Parts: sequence; structure tokens; C-alpha cells
Amino acid sequence: MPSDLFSDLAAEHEERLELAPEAILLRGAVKAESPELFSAIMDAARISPFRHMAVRGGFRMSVAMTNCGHLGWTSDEKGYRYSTLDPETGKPWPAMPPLFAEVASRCASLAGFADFEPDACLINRYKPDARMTLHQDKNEVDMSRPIVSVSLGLPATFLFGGMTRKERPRRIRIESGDVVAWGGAARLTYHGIAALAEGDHPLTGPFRYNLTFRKAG
DNA sequence: CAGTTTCA
DNA sequence: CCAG
Repeated sequence: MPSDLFSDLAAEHEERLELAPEAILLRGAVKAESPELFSAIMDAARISPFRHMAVRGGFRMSVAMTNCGHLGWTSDEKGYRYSTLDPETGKPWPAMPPLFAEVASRCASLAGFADFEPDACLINRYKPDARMTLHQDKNEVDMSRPIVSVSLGLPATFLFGGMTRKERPRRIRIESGDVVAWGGAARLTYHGIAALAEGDHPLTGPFRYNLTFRKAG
């Protein structure tokens, strides 16, 4: 248990906000400018580069994505799925860095979800104007495990809705180092990210990165 | 909304 | 319907 990996990253999160039952925002749970986290993202992207995946209908997403871990989330004109191989490289996704697993597990624990061992980390890169429309994470086999989402770089407006697309989502400002975790009754909550504003972050420059940890398989 | 896919 |  290399729990020291996280202690270097842990910031005193001064705020624990309950967005809904079993949906927790941990403000500043992770250092806002962690070179370790950032370079781990860059390492993964050297093996499986960021790409703009297609969705059904042939549109391309404004968010650039890659993955690490045993399973990676992918989208193409046929739909969504998790795969052990990166369709772009034909090779396995880069391994989950121990630091990532540690961050995910510790933050899940802080949010009230014990024993979280993710096998998938979707890495999203937002540039100004990139957005993620409201959606549910429902391609995972085991819905009893939470989703843990870590923000790094430019701030964003997190959209957190309800169990139906109809419900008007709350708009929550999230910044580098903020972590949102949702599971249990909130596991299938519709969520998204509003169009990113321009900016310049000391660690990530013009980008926002988001690590989304799941137990997918 | 428009375009696609999927399936009743 | 819908991670556009």
C-alpha cells in the first residue's frame, strides 16, 4: 500500500460539498499544480495519443481523449464500448500509473466509497470551446462502483443533473485539484461540462484535463 | 435539431 | 434517441 504517493499530492480540501445524496465534490482534494499528475498524463499520451473520437452519426467530439488502465472507453460511428486495446495503435492502453490508482482510491474513500479499485481511466483534454454534453456513464458492468473525476488545469463549469435528461442541471464551478465522486443512488446521474473558457494555467497552459476513474469490467 | 442506427 |  504505497499510501505516500497520495500524501504528496493531497491538499487540505477545505470543502466537502454534497451535490446530491452519494454525489460529493471535494474542493482542492488534490494539489492544483501537481507536476507528477501532469507528467503521468503526458506519459500515457505518448503511448496512446489524444484523439477526437467519432460518435454515432459521424460527428467528432470537441474533447480529445485517451485512456490508461486495463480497459479504455472508446467511441466510434458504431457506438460506445470499453476495449483492452487502443483502436488507434492496436496495442493495449498504457498501464494505470500507481499514482492514479492511489488518487482515485483515496478520493473515493474521502467521498464515502470504500475499496474503489478502478480498472479504467478516461483522460479528457479540453481546449477553449470544447464541451461535453449531458450524458450518463452506463457502459460499465459494475454499477455498484462509483465514478471519480479529477480536474487538472483550467477551470470549468460542471453540469450535474438528475436521473433523467429533462432535469435542469446544476452548474458548478470546478478548478484544478477538485474531485467529484458519485455512486450508489447517484451513479447514473446525467452530467457534462459547459464550453471551456480560454485561459492560461501554470501547469497545463491552455488546457483542462480530466481523469475519470471507473471500474468498467 | 438532423442524421444514424437499431429494433419493434 | 442523443458522451454530437
